[in-house]
Amino acid sequence: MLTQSAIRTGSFKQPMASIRLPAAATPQGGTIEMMGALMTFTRDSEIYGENEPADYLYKVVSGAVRTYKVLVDGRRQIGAFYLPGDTFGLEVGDLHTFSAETITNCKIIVTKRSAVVALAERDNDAAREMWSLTARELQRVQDHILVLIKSAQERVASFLLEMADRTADAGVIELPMSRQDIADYLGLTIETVSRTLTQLEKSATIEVPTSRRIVLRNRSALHRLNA
Amino acid sequence: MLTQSAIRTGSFKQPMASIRLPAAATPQGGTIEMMGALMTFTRDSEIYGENEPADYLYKVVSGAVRTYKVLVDGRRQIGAFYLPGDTFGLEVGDLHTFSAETITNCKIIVTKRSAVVALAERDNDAAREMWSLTARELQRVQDHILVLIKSAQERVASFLLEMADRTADAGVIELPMSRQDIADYLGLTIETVSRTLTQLEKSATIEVPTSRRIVLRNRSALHRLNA
DNA sequence: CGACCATTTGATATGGATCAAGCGATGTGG
DNA sequence: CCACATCGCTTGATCCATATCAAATGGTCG
Repeated sequence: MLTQSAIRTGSFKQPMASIRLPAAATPQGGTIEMMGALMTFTRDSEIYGENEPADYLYKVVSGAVRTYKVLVDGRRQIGAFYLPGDTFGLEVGDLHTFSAETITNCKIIVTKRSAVVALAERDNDAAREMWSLTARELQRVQDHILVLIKSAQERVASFLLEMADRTADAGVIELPMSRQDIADYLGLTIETVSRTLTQLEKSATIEVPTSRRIVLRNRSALHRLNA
Repeated sequence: MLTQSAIRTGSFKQPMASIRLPAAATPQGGTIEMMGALMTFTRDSEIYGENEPADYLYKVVSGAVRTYKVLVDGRRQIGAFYLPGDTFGLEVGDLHTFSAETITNCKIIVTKRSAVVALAERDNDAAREMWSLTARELQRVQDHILVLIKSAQERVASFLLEMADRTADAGVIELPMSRQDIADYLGLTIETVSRTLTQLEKSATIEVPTSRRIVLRNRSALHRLNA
């Protein structure tokens, strides 16, 4: 059961990223990011690696991020995609369990974990926020398990609905990630992802005007597939 | 991609369970269970259902428990097995995301969640314990994802190693759960689980003296499979 | 001893992986 | 500005792992 995943994919580590400003720049949002700095990352650059100390928290301002693990045999499993507004990098232990890299150019608010933890000890809101972030993460992972036991059609349908829910521009999804990323997220090959999409297009469930843009034509059909 | 899972399986809800004693009965262990009551459950009885309020925490004293979801199409996914010493039922939200039922007759310490939360607000140890339980849970789920993208051989090998690590009686595993349970945990069919086990037996990696007892003969071979 | 249920084993079907080629968009150098 | 190389994606042909269907075996409990 070898996938071509990481073999075909390139991960490019380049020092990148410039600090911008001590960000009270973004007005609304939780207390956590208040203490952070806005950083810029170029696409495909590593944010942190698996097993590195988890000293920072990250909140996506713009762009998209993937977390992943590469298994010994070269397969890559993507754990999650993070989009604007999403926070990632909060670990329950002291080390990152996944690696993280940008999919596109990104602006990300980076906050020292120690500062957040310290704040949480005094401030109930911050503590609640950390708890809720962990909750969301656990929920996401549990849902992911349910996706991984389904058929290819169901997995792709789940993925499309998930992306639609999160970006929600009236049924038009702009995908920041490649087919390979989607495949590694869903535990499929790019060929299967591609074929499934054309299949859905032929059944008038979606339209694929360009490979990175998908229009949902029949959401209920997707939900039905989603089983 | 229909599995026979829940169709073949019976879930029996019977009111069951008798309260035993306000348990300081078990001396060692975290602060949490100190406040609990020891309850007895017969095998295959429901402890709680999906979407029910998560008002209690549970710690297995003896026996084994499974948590699961039944999908709309009847497939059942087992989320985890809990063995003596394991705590379950701690949710990040207010509702249980899985159902829980006993696999065998069980003794379980049941603790009111509100009491635990209240304690955690005053006592750092209790708070740390809750956090660590959540951490372990997240870790478990993430590992499970990695298992589900592997081949049947790899999944079964992972499962055996996991069980060996947790019960650890010198390479002899006593399985409390049926093949169907294992299949639904690993996202396989009972036939595939069974065939894989006989395959491992033929390659002298394991012995299967009875269907519920498995002897590890060659752990490193399993680790190699585990990829 | 006989019925029942769990497990194993066998035969076949099939969904998705693999191998391979074609296609379209994007970018680069001449 | 165009020709060509490159890269990501799609499409096609074939293969294989696992599901499905079916039957045999074995262990348990009345």
